[in-house]
Amino acid sequence: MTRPIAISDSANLYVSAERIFDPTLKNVPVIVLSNNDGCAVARSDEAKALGNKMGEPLHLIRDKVAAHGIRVFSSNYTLYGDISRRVVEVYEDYTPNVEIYSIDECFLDFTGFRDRTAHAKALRRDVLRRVGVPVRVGIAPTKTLAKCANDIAKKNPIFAGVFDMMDQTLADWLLPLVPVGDIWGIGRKTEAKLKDIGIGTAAELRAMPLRQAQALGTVVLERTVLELQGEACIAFDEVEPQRKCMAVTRSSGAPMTDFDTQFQAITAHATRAAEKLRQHGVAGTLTVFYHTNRHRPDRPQYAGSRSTRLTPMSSDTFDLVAAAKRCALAAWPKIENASFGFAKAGIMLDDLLPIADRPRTLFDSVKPTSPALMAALDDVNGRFGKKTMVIASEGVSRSWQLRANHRSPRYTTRLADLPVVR
DNA sequence: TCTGGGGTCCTAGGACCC
DNA sequence: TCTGGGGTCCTAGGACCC
Repeated sequence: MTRPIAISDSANLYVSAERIFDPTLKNVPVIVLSNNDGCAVARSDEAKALGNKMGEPLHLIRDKVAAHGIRVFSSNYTLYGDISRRVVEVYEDYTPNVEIYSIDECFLDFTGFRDRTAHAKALRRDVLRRVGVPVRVGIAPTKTLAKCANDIAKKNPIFAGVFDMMDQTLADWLLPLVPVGDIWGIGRKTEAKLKDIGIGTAAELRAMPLRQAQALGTVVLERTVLELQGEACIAFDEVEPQRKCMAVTRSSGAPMTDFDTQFQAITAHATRAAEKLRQHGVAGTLTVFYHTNRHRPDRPQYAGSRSTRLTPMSSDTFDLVAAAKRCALAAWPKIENASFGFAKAGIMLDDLLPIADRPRTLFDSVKPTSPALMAALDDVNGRFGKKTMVIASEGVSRSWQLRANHRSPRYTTRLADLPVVR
């Protein structure tokens, strides 16, 4: 028996979140930028209609922004994360099983609802009323088909944001109209390979022999074919699986040329990584990397990267920063008289485990004060604001800090950012 | 000249996703 | 001048073992 799976996604979430608190943004073109104000990562429908592309660098569209009065925002992840959490809360009132897939998408178990479309429409209305974000819902027997249904709901206003494709004849009718590259799991490379052998639509991919699919695109493509046929291969995961790795990486606002500045950024990234890590467990491997601006091949290029084991496994900020320093020093260029402008640096953590599962070493040297110290650190920074207390090697100049020239207030998470009504 | 067979584990890199 | 960040899964190939 096939279970109906719904996927609900928030329309242009970052833009929708900005619009909740600023009504002047309604019906006008809005784009939200990536970190460092680099590229457009979210666009309102009006901005899409003006031809603004996902990932387009801001500096290439300045004229268009000025000509059309496009409203531009730096990304405000604190706000978007909080809005996303509120949307999920509404979903949880509409089904007992919610799988959070990304910041703007959730799979919802729709098993047992008699009128799925009516249920989804009620959910839509409720999210809009309680949070203020428009969502679209696709329903089908597998996740891949649900993503297709969601896409159909998104592109055809006639369906009013909800499309139920549980009915096989509906799928037979619509899949010939879906370009193969629009299918979840088919990226640019696979799309090209499929087109080479004459497969251009979802219906044609659905009819592909399994062995051929496996040969052309590994078991991943084989699963996609089965999913299109209505056989669920990608499980519904209500419980969040244990994280395997984690990264904190940033471009810098200005090129970093000396080790101290570079290490200030790395200290900040390692500190943030440790904070995040403490929500998930401990890490076994830490990697530091940094590289010059790859968009400027005319300048000297250098990319350095080093990894180290964390023994014992740890989530202690001091352990991570110390390990990061060893790696950062080891990766530093040993070239005489060369000067590099580093544009990006990052920390990656691998081999994550829940704290209870960490292997104990014979001479387990976990500092007995560490958990209390880290709890105090998190508490201070939670109560008095991020970076109230930092490690000294993070420095105070912050010349490497990223640009965010168009940031909106953290309306829902910072009292000080609430608009004052006079 | 002749030089086994089969298994596991790890890692780097590719592809994809949002 | 100015080009994001953070994940997962799979495979091939090398190292190593018996």
